[in-house]
Amino acid sequence: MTNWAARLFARAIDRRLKEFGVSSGQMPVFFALGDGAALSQKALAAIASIEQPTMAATLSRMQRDGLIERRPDPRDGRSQLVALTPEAMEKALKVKEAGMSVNAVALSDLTEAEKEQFLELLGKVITSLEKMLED
Amino acid sequence: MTNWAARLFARAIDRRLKEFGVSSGQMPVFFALGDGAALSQKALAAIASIEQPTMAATLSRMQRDGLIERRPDPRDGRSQLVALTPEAMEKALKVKEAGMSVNAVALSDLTEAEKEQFLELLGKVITSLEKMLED
DNA sequence: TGTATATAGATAGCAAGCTATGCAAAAACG
DNA sequence: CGTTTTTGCATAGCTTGCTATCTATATACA
Repeated sequence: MTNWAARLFARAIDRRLKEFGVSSGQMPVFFALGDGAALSQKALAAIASIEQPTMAATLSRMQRDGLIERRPDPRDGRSQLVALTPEAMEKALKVKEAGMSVNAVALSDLTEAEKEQFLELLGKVITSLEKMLED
Repeated sequence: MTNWAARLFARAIDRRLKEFGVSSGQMPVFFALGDGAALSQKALAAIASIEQPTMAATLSRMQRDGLIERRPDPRDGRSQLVALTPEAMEKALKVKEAGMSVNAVALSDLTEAEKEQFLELLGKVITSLEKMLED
């Protein structure tokens, strides 16, 4: 069921973002860099809770589409700092709005108390699964 | 968060099923055909709530791995009936156990009442998202 | 200081999703 | 009965996720 819900979220978001040339997997990057920050690939992967190669592929596509720039990190020859391009910065607000509005619709049939509890229970489920997987 | 939870579920299941040569995306097929039934690709896709081409690809991999057989439907020249092979039937119990045990761990930090409510709220979220997407 | 270890990214290869589209068989209908 | 529409599946092409492994740079330590 979580898989089903996640796919529905992604589809709903992708529909709204398609006109801006943005897709659901890029959302965490927009959220992390939307204030103009420049972060390493590793930091972005950690924020998005995905593996490094997955973030690398997402960033490649975003670079291909002119959404991000990679600059060498002056303090570490292995690392690069990733930042949104000006064009992407302009889209950042739309991306955030899309995320919030899909969230709102998804939770629209829940009371305030239920929304809170849903997030709390989902958090507990995630914590339990993570604990099981960290061996 | 649903995406995160879904990925953790899949990883946990994949780990347990790897030794049997089965993966998480094949679970719905095992559940649908585990009693020896033979269903069409369309029916399987509907049960799994995925699109037809996705089910087609999953069945291709399962056929490659000797888990299913496709036989022509005598009543419809376009359709094929899919059934588990005897080898897959032997694995069906293990697959069900893996699903149930990962579920149990995921929900282990919730009380009985919370488990019930979590499923109910997740169902409401799915319903709301589906309603939004059906246009 | 020099070697060993740890870390950041890149790359390969796969699974599981999706949309769009094409084809052939079945069903509906004038 | 023939034509049109519907339906089941196949295929192409893409994104997003994973694991495993490689390279090159930093860091630690003998």
